[in-house]
Amino acid sequence: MGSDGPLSRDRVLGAGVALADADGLAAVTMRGVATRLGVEAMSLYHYLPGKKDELLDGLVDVVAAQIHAGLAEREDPGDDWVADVRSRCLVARDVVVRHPWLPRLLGSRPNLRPGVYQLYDEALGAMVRGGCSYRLAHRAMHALGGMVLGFTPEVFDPQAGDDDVAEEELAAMAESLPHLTAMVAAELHDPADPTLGWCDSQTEFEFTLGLLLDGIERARRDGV
Amino acid sequence: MGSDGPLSRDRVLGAGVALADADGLAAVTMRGVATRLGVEAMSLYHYLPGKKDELLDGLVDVVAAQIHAGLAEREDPGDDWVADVRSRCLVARDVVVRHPWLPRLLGSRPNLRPGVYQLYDEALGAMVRGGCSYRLAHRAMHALGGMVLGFTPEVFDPQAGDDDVAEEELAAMAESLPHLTAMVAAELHDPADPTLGWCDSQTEFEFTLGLLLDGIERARRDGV
DNA sequence: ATGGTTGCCTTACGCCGTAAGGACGCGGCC
DNA sequence: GGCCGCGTCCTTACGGCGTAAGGCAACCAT
Repeated sequence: MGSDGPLSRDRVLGAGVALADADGLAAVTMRGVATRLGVEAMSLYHYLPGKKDELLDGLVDVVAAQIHAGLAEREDPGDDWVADVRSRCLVARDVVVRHPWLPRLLGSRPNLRPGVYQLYDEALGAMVRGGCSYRLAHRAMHALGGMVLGFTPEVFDPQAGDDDVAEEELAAMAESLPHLTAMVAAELHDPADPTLGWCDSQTEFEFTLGLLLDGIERARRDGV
Repeated sequence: MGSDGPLSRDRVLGAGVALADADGLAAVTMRGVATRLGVEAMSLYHYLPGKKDELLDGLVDVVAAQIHAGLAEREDPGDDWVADVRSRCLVARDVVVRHPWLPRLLGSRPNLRPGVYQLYDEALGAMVRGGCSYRLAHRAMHALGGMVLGFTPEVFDPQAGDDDVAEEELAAMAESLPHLTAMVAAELHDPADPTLGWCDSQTEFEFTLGLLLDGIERARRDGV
């Protein structure tokens, strides 16, 4: 197995991604990744002080970076926000298809990674620039994110616990995620509908369901 | 813990569902379920000869039965196919919300269960009766199924291996799943578009993406 | 009564994540 | 040069997991 060169965090994560691609997420074990690097399991802990969670988070980071790279290579969509968002979804899907374990991995992680937050923030920015209200963009994010990633994470879970850490995190996010923070602020200050929390997933669900059913019925009337 | 009465397959599955609801899917271990029943792990194998896979499949069956029960309680939607399919989705979602581990569980299983196939078949029947072509209904199934279950399984995976078993299974399914089998037949005989397999997930994806983006843009034009 | 069957348990094995600490080499410092 | 510290990797060990193999007591039909 590839045993040349010194170990490094990146080499460990690369081996993890390769292993997941080849043999599935279940094959990504400390011992398995280590073997692929010609090394013993415990050696990995030097580069992953956060233990296996950090390995899994690292896999998400690697894939998120691939999506960012794909987005950077797109041609300029001009000011057609629909084309922009569509191509964003297609780029993300291309990467997810190459790493089919990503949805399950994302669904099993307790937190979203910063790189994933950024993907959401950029897409949200594209919608808002295109004239979508924060409310509409919020619902669109749930609908589209759910389709691309295979599920819909609660982007801003109150997250329970670690209040001090959460404060700092939110402050740091406000800088790098301007649209998401603006959206949260806008939705929180707008008591328009009787949602349970600021993010009423039942309402989101029914919105997406309505979009799909309307579109299907329209397609039926237009003859397949 | 509930230690009265004799063990049974249903009691084991019930304990598994309760454990998953309470402590999450990761807590559903042979030892954990057994403990909840006041029994040792190996005792469960008497009622689950298929080992842990059969336990997990059983959890899916229990939830699918709950969805079927919810569907049976609906009031007659008449001949409005959109209302019918909408209420089907809402019933399924209600059950999934009560058992939030279901999407991840379904995504980790290699095969779909008969009870889940039936749910798809019934929804498909409602659409076809409503005038949808098989092609449109097929795409609608992907779009709606993905939203409700949190992901889109390949309903008719060639499934690789066990060819003899697959033959029998398909024959058995043809009886209980008339609409699904008809749809597969219709799509296979219709070489209308250059799909890779009979079920081109890229085309499905772009169809759903188009529906959502069209709907969102329409909502934007109509003012939030 | 007796022998098989049923229902549950005991033991044991090889996976897993990981806590604790040991071995080795390479740099700087006296 | 001699020494030390530290970075890098390994050994050992523990408890939890799924489960193979087999034991044992109760029951039922003969």
